[in-house]
Amino acid sequence: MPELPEVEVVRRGLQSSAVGRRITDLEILDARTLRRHGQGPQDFIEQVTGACIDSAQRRGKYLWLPMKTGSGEGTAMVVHLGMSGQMLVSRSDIPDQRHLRCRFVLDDGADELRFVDQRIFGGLYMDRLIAVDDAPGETIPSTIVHIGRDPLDRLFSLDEVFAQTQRRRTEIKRILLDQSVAAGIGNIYADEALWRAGLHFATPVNSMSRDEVTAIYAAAHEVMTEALDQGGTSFDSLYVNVNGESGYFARSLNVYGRAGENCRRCNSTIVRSAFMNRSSHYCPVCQPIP
DNA sequence: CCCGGCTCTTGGGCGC
DNA sequence: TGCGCCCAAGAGCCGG
Repeated sequence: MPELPEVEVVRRGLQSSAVGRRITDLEILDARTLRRHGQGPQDFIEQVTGACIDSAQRRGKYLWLPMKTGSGEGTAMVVHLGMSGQMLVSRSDIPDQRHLRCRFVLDDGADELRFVDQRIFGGLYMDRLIAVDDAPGETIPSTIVHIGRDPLDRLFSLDEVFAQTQRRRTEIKRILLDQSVAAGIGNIYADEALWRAGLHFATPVNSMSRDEVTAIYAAAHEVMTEALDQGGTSFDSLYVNVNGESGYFARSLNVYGRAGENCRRCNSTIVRSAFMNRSSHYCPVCQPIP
């Protein structure tokens, strides 16, 4: 389940293995992957064929590859991995992976960039880049301007996040997962950050002090940085880097996926309960219900 | 504007 | 052995 650390691992892989290369041909094996590309598959093919990959950028869980295309500058291929998306750079003679949705032939054809996605929650589309208000020279795809800066971004503003928590009337986990407040946090790192900060997921945000809001986002920053250092969290083969390798952070998780096991801080039994139509994992002693 | 619920999607796992 | 159901999850969308 790629969240910020996993997407950043993929971005770094693309930075070293795909940036600077030209897409000389491509094949779309499942057009559903282009759901958000409004002009259809043929338009996508026309835009991408012959384009050179200029860089690999990320905000939160969104990746994009700015490209020089025939039609003009200021466009990028936006990539969202969803639950099960993978961007793989591999030699062309390696057989197609199961669930291969799109193939980009690089340069002379010896290598390919492959988008593999079992559940088709992820997707690819072309978008125009527009200027960012708060940073001169920085651009972002037009469709994701509503996505907030993430905790690892040098311009991340805790003041703005705290202001949001003051005026919203909802629970802290909804805010953690709201990508317009702070991007990149998904279900796994939300649960892990809440455990580290000692807060229950249903804590009303407008009741939280400045210190508590600071603590929860510091915890999110900390756990995501540690996960990035371990190559991300992999439970199975669904999340891998561009070389198809898994990360090792799953063994360091304290609550996610540990229902029925003991809390590493106080030895109580970890609980799993439903919230927002998904699972939340917490320690009932370290994170008392408000 | 804000809130919260619905929807899309595949395949592994489990009960009968 | 096989069928059917549940679950995993991000984020756009829409009704209240």
